[in-house]
Amino acid sequence: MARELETKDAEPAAGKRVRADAQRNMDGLLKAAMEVFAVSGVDAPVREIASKAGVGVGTLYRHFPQRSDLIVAVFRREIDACADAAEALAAEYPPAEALARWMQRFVDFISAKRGLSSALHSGDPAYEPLPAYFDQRLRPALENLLQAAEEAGEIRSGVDPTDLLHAVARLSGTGDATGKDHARRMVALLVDGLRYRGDNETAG
Amino acid sequence: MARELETKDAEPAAGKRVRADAQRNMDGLLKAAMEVFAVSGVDAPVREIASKAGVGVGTLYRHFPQRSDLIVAVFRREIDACADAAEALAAEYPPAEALARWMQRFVDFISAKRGLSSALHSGDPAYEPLPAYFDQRLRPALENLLQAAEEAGEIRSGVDPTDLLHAVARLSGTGDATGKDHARRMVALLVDGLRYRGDNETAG
DNA sequence: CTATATACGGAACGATGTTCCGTTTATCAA
DNA sequence: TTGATAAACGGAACATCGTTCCGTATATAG
Repeated sequence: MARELETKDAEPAAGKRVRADAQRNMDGLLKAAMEVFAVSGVDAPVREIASKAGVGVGTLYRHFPQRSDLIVAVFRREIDACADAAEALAAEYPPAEALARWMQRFVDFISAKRGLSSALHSGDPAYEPLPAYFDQRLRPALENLLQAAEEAGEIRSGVDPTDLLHAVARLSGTGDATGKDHARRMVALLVDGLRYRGDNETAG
Repeated sequence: MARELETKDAEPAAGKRVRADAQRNMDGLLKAAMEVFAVSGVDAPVREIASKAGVGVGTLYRHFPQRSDLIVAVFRREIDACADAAEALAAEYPPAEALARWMQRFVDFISAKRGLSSALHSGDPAYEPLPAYFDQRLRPALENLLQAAEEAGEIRSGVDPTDLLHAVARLSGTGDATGKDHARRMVALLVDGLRYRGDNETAG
């Protein structure tokens, strides 16, 4: 899998020829970042990543001018996989259950990447492309699930997918070990809220 | 109101006599911090607060060794007010509605303090006393509301107040201007989730 | 093999949190 | 009133971090 990452992940070849050392360093940075992110979260010091990759910080900034560029590059495959999971679940389960399951799938992903949630909502311009990519890949996936469940009459209508995506991402931002379970419970509650239809309906 | 803060807020007099300049600087720091927090959020630079108060950073650290000590001191009155609001709402509305309204009250509070939400969940040891004070004041308030609504059969049982408190705080962490509305919607959804009782109940 | 565009590395800068200690001063007792 | 002294003050100093910049090294084309 690391093999594939080295050869295919970074720019299949965009017009100009890429210098071999540049490609090598790029791959090394991705690999190092993946490892560092896994143990220290996405807020890990830049120098740590650069040194683990055996390059200077200048090289890191050359390839990833924005911190979020590195994050997106590292997690792109997983984000895409999460988006793709929506279709699979929709094919296998009734609409509302597919929705509920995908939500948990999303929780699993975000919970596993410490600091990703805060980064997503920090508002820091350095992280701008990050929400953008989430919106591009994940929002349509959720939108389809929502629409199907709405049309089946299993959940209320008028729910904004972006709203939900942000909410779940926020709930999944974790620190301690029990954070993931907490997030799962609260997201499940949110889904039940979508299903609720009472006289005193609070939201909608 | 600033008057009251100066005379009553900071340690009514604990055993030893407090030097007048110390008390004065303490009050000045609280006032400065309140203003700075309001415009720059709770992550504002320490130096900014110290200089606005006309003291050195050493003085700030002497009075508030942990950053969260300053935050708690500044917001203590508002936190207490939020906790007290629970009783008032419980007396005026049916259990579940009192619960829903208090949740929104809590959203208003957290949304107004930029960065407070992240600080609460950062896991940073420097912020440790902050969740502690929230737990001490707000959790019992919510616990009462939940219990009343449970006993009235208006919501499901078995919901952990701490879970909910954390969840709402997370949802209320905002950056942009529309953040508060988003939080209100999502929290309302969460409350509806508490009310939902279906065959496919997801959480509980 | 040489020229040159490209990439590299890390020193340097500015911002920040935190500590430390020489200096100042409020308080109290004589 | 006046000195002694414990307490508090202030800000320099240190460590860490993100980010920029530019002299140096080198991969590649011809």
